[in-house]
Amino acid sequence: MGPTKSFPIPFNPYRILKREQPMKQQLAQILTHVVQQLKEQNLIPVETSVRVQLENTRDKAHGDFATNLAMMLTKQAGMPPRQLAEKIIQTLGSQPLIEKVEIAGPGFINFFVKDAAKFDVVTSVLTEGDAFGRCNLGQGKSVLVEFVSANPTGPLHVGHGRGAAYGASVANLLEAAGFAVSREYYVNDAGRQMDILATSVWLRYLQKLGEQFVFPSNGYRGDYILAIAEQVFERFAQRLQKPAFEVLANVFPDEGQEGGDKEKHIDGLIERAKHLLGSEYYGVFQIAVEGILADIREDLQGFKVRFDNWFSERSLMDSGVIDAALLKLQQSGKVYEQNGALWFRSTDYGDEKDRVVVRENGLKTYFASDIAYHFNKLERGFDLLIDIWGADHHGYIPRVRAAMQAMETNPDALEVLLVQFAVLYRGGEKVAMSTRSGDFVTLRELREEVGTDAARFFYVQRKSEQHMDFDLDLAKSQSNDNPVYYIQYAHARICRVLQQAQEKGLDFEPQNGLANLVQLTQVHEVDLAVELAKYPEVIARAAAVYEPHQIAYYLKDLANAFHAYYNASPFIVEERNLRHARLALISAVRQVLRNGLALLDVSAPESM
RNA sequence: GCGCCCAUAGCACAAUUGGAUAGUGCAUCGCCCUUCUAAGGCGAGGGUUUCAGGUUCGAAUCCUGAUGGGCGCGCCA
Repeated sequence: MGPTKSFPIPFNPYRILKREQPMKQQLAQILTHVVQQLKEQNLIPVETSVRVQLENTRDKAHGDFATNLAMMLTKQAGMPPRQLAEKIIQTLGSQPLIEKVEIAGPGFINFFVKDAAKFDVVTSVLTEGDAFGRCNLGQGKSVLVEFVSANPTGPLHVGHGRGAAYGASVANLLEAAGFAVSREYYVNDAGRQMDILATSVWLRYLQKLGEQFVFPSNGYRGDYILAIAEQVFERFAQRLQKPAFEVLANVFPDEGQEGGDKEKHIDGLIERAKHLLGSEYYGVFQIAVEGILADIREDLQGFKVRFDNWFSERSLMDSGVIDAALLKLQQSGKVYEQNGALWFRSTDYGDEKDRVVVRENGLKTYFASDIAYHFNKLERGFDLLIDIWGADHHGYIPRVRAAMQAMETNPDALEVLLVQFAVLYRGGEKVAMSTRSGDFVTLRELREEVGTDAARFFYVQRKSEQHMDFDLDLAKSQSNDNPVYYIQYAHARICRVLQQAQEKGLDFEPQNGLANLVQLTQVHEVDLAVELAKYPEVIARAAAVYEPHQIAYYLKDLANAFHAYYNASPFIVEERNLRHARLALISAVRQVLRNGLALLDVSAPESM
């Protein structure tokens, strides 16, 4: 058993920076000032340090905002919370935007904001437009978000889909929160898996040309391999054809045969391919990698997931970055030789065991590439590195972190976010998935059947580290069970209303609407304004903890508030000022729906 | 065996990161279209937050243990 693991506290900008909606921010500042005054009044010790917590209430009976300040300071003040709350309220005095203040429960202080003040947000939304909700949490810090990074050995499947949807939304969120974001896909275009791919393609090419042999059980056997084999033929015609007996000469028997082994069999075939094809082998290899990458790119584009950079593992090797990184580890004295292999002493940093970086046969391990890759990321000057991995790779975190520590970089700069696999259900049955057996649902199939909007939304509805059941039938159904339509419908309805007003010859001027917000007095109208005001805060919080699902939930709430309003009162009314005010309000709702959906890369249709 | 993650209504999931009476959608039951899109709205029922302790003004949330599930423990990638 190794020593107790101690990981650095994850980077959490939320603790450092916080941007609140204006009114709430003001109130929080005032409360901070109140704490100072309490010190001056000797009610609490001067050295008391406290972070003022002001939260949106869940229950309207508790007003609009509430603080637990009195309860937090009860010890330092040596006074019961409710009594201290009274002192706080006295110190606070009267405030222009506040209707009333109450002490409730164990000592909460509840603030009731004047309704008129709540509609200020409509003006903010309409003037800021697409920028409404953005903040400067990140202060322009550069972040590299690496995600998907599936091996280019076949099409993406629905497991990758979740990582893609999550990563893309996290990147969007961080961008909205003021980070300078780069989106990157790490391409594992080196190593044995790629050789298996290239060899599989060549073997299919040979079969196409009439060579007779049994396809290796460990080869890649999807239809996409046939398509790539076709490309190889277009490029090389029959020049790469070799007789089957020559291809199989001295190759270890495959699984299923007497004393066979599928791993040894495929390795033997790879060796034959390299031997028989010579330098042409890399031509096949290249076509295979590019063919699959092109497919993946196209697939992700259709899924509205974009990348700024596709980083090649081979480029690391070619540019000598791996050697440089290993040298750096050696210099820090954390590398030793044993049994002919080179080991990294990751146990010094809390890993369970030391890890091989160069094998006995001289080949560098995947881990060596990964060390070099992270080294390279830091060298490119990013302030924060975010890796989004499948949860099955969690055991990998300690060693990567260890490598970063050994290279004397700041290990806090790395944030690994794990995405659990989605378990698919079809017809109430769990869908068995295995890349090997070829029995998997591809992302492309999902997109075509469900649609990109629904799929993207579905994926980010759940917390990423939460196991998730993905009901294909439900996602496929174009019914109201599908929550994405609920939100999109709200947006389309608003567009339709504004269009109708125009068709009826009833004018709408946003400026006039903003000047007449006092006309809005209905409960539904106040509710909507309050909901709108939450949006910037939701973004800041969701970005700080990398949780796009909060956006999804927020949008459902906003859409719900709108639909309720819609059913309760007409917007296109004769009375001019009221009409303008109402249309301004729903225009603001439309804007926020659009902004929020954009963060998830879900479309905001004008009609449905 | 060791390590990491998870457990909330019949089902799928939230819960402002330690706050007040634990919410939302399906599903079930009852209402609302001669109206700007019913892909909508309103209402009802449904809970010992897996269990047992602990920490404190206060726990679904933090700590310990148990139970149940997922994943990981290669000179594979």
